This record gives sequence, structure tokens and C-alpha cells, in this order.
Amino acid sequence: MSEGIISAAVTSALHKALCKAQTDGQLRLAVWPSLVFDIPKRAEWGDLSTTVALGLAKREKRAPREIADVIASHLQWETDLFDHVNVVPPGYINLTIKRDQWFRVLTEIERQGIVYGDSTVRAGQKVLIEFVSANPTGPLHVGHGRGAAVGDAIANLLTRTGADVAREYYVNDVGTQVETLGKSVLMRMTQPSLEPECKDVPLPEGFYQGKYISDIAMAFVKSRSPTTMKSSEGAAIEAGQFAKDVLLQEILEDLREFNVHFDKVFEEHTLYDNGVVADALNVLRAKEYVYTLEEADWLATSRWGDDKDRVVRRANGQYTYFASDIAYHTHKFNRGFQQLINIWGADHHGYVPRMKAMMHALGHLEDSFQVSLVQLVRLVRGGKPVAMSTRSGEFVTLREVIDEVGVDAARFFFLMRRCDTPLDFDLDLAQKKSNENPVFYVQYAHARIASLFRMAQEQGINVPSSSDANLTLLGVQEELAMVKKLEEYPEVISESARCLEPHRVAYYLQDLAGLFHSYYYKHRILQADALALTLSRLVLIRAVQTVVRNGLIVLGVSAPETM
RNA sequence: GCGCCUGUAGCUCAGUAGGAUAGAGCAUCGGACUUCUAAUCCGGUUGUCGCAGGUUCGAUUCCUGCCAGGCGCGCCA
Repeated sequence: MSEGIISAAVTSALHKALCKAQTDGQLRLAVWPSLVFDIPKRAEWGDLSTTVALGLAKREKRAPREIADVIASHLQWETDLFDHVNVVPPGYINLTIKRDQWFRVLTEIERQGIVYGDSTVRAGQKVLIEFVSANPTGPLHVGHGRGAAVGDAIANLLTRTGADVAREYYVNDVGTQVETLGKSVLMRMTQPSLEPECKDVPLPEGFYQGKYISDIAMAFVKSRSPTTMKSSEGAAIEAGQFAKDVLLQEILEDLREFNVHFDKVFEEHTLYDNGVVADALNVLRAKEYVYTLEEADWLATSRWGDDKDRVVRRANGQYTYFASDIAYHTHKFNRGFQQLINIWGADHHGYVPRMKAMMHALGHLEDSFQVSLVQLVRLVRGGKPVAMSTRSGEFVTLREVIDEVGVDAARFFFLMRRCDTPLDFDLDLAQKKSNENPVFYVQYAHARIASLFRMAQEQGINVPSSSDANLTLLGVQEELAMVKKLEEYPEVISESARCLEPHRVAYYLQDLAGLFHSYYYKHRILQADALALTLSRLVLIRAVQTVVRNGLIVLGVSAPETM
């Protein structure tokens, strides 16, 4: 179920009402309208409202108000579900749900527990999500961290909607950059720069500058006999391989610490070792999508909207990065994945059109490939941006951020904003233990509920099952508001998954936590002289706790019992 | 020059398969601790939804053109 039980019931009632209207000849309904409704902005407009009548007016050639009246007249019969049905000009149908119906939400959450919010909209779909894929030429920086958090959360969302999801990290270990990496290591070795005081001496432009290069150089020296220390071509390759392996392991270690795990680390060089690149290009050449011009091979991407055709093999015989990517994505499809999702830094957006073109060339729907572009992260401390520069190698690493604010805060902050807008990451705020800090605020709602349960336990009160509580005692406005919010959760998940937008979950959790904190302050939950009320309130807040936890799991943030 | 993203309250941002009087947090001002965690809560203030047209019963949302900011436009990866 991709929507809450109340929404589902209303959809079904609306469907029935339209059928009845059609059978009775009141509406033609040649084209069936989509049964959408939203939560009205104002409470006096009811719990839910639909604009189907407005949408139908043109096709039925009748006033929207009339159509709304017809539909409403049939909805009126659903007396178990609706308290009342109002038609408001120009043709809104406002629905007020019977109060008792709402309590079914609590029973449902109790029944489903950890899977509340899950759906089957992507059942049977094999999805490959490729993310991070940072080049193994240095440690992960904060931007990669955002990509990691976003990719992992999206993968969680897809799993929650029933997809069979594989997480993959693609390693560019072919080409000039590993060579440059090796040369950088050698240069640190051949200069007298292994001495600690020389680590800061900059290398010539175009080489990797970070201090980590010196560390790797030292490790490389230890692992090799001095005779192989010549700065020959062979030594550069060897040093590059060595450095790449070290850095990749460190990257994966950082990601593990960040609770990001991959099903597969896919190394680009295997595509060459196994002839996948040549095969993939041969297939495209057979379709006459690849042609030779001026001794280079081109893929005719401009046929499908790219600005120009792209070189796949250079005149010197070497394949381009794009050739690897063609092979890699061909290989993804060949492994049985139907939907490919890539999470990229926004600076790669210029690459998207040729990827879309590639899909056409490979004979797949353009929609089978989706990219989420993740914008930059700007670290802020004391209200001022933290200086970052990749050129000097003095960027802020993901590890430094994790060490400073913790995994939970880092992940939540990375997921707080829509990923295509730049993110200001406030390092001070992320560490605050107060309501200003959204992570803390949400986690604290979970912990506070756990604390209430402990307190109840001490008084000999266990949280009852919903069937053992009189839920109709839940009557105050704050309680109803929370239940309605809980009912929205499945749709929040399915919509976040559909749009690949995990930030919606973060916003939802802040709203829900806000409702809870406000409720907690206004109404006493544990009341010795009102046991029945206490029991029903415990059922309610357990449902809140379940949903907060489920949402945090999607974001990859822990749900603590105590704080 | 071409392309992509962004432009919503003082700040940071939600909201867009078109819907009713546009929201939240922060900041600011003023309140609430003999209390189940005050690690929290309550109230007040805040808008030409970048600008101009168009589509329509209705546009922050869709289309076109401008303006501003960011990013990208290699036989690099």
C-alpha cells in the first residue's frame, strides 16, 4: 500500500461514487479521471478534499459545482467513513472523516510495525544504484559524503517500495589519473620531501598535492626494495596501483563508518580485462551508431539530442572514459537490472545528455536511466564559511566532519535539503543538543517516548495492544493531528521514492516530532488516576515512535532509546 | 555564445502530475520550569513567490522572453 489506510478507503469510495454516477447516467466519464485529493490548508475545509469535479467540468461540459453535487450525493452513503461531505464553490468536495476511523491508523501501525510505510509499487523491479564512485586519488570530502548519504537513503526508499536494489561503487582505475597519482607518489619520494618538514612543499601543477601522498609514499618505500625506486614509467604505474589500492580501502573504510555499504565495488579495469568494452562498442558499430572519422571512433549521440557526437576511441587507439561507461552500463543491463540510477556531483550534469543518448543507442527507454545531481556542500562554522580548496589539497574530508559532529548529524544534515540545491552545513548547529538542531529534535522525540515507556514500566504499566485500549478516549486536537500525520507516512515514503527525494522524509520527521513535543508539553501522558486514558495515549505514542524510527531508518540515522 | 540548476519572509529552506486566504525553522519581541527529560513548549511580527508576457474557470506550479547567482561545455576522468 503506497498510501495510508484512510486515503485508500477514500480513494475507493470516490471510485465507487464515480461508477455509480456513470451507471446512473449522471456522468459520462469517457476518460476516467485520476482520483487525487489533498489535505486542505484549513481545518474547516475538512480532513481531505478533492478537485475531481473541477477537472471533469470541461469534458462533461457541465458546471463543476453540478458534478461535485452528483459525486457528493453518492459519497454521502458511505456513512461509516465520512462524517460529512461538503461541496464548496467552485466545485471542491470536502470530506470529513469519522473520528473513529482515524484510530484504525494506530491499529494498522501496530500490526505492521517496522514495515509500516512499505509498499509494493516497485515490486519485481531490479534497480542498480551507483553512487559515490569517487576516484581513488584522495580521501572522501564532504561533497562525497552528501552523495553517499543521498544514494544510500534513495536505495533505502527504493527497497521500501519493493524494489530489488543493488548498491554499487564504480572505481575509475584506468587511465591517466592513476598514472598521475603514481607520479605524485614518486615525486614525493625522489624529492627529499619525505622529511616531515617538507611535506608541505607543493608539487608542480597537475599533481596530487594532499599530505596523504607523502604517507602513501612512505608506505610504498617500505613495501619495495630500493632497486625499483627509479622514477621510470614502470615505477609510476606500480606506485599508482599501490596508492590506488590504499586510497580505495580508506574510502571504503570511511563509508563503512558512515554506515554506507555497497553490494559491489566495480572496477573499471575489469571491463577491459574481460573485453566488455570492445564487445559493447562492436554491438553499437553493428547498429551503425559507431563510426570512424579522422582515425577516431565516435558514438552518434547527437541523433538523440546530444550537442555533438562523442569520441569513444581516440586516434591514438585509447578508449575514452565514455567508452568505459558505455560498457559499464551495457553490463548493468546484461546483469538483469531494468532501472539504473546514478548519483553524481552536479558538476557532471553536462554528461547527462550523452548518457540519455547512450540509453537510446543501447535500445532502452530513456526513463530506465535516472540521474540525481547532488549540489555542493558549504561548511559553515561560527556563521562563516569554512575555506575549502581542492587545489591546495586542503579540503575538508568526510572523516573530519564525522569525527566532529557524528554520523547521525552528518547524515541528517546531508539529507535535509533537496539535493539539487547547494547545502549550507552548519557545524555548530549539528552539534547542538537543543531544539534548534533538527537531528536532535527528531531523535529526542524517539528517546522521550522510550523514556515514557520506562517510566510507565516502573509504575507497573505496560503499553497495551490497541485492541486492549479504548482509543476513542483520544479526543484532544493534538492527538487527532498526530494520527492524521501518521496516516500520511506511507505516502511520504512512496512519493519520496518516486521522486528520489529523501529530504521529504526529513521534513516529515521534523513535523511529526514537532507535533509530539507540543503534545507532550500540553497533555500529561502518564496519569495514575486515569489509567484507561493513559493506556490509549501509550498506544498512540508507540505508533509515533514506530513511525519516527521507520523514518530514521530510511535516512540511515539511529533512533536512540536514551539521550 | 550554448546548455543545466537555482531565484518563495531579515536568514536557511519546504511547497510545483495547476486549485481555496502561500508554509516551517532560525532570527527578533514577549511568555512558561514544586512537572512524564525546560535537551521542551506557547504567543506576536514577517511576503510585488526574481521581472514581463502567455495558456485557463484558476498559475509559486505549465510555456515563452528577459534579469541575477552557481555549474558545465576536451580525442580529460
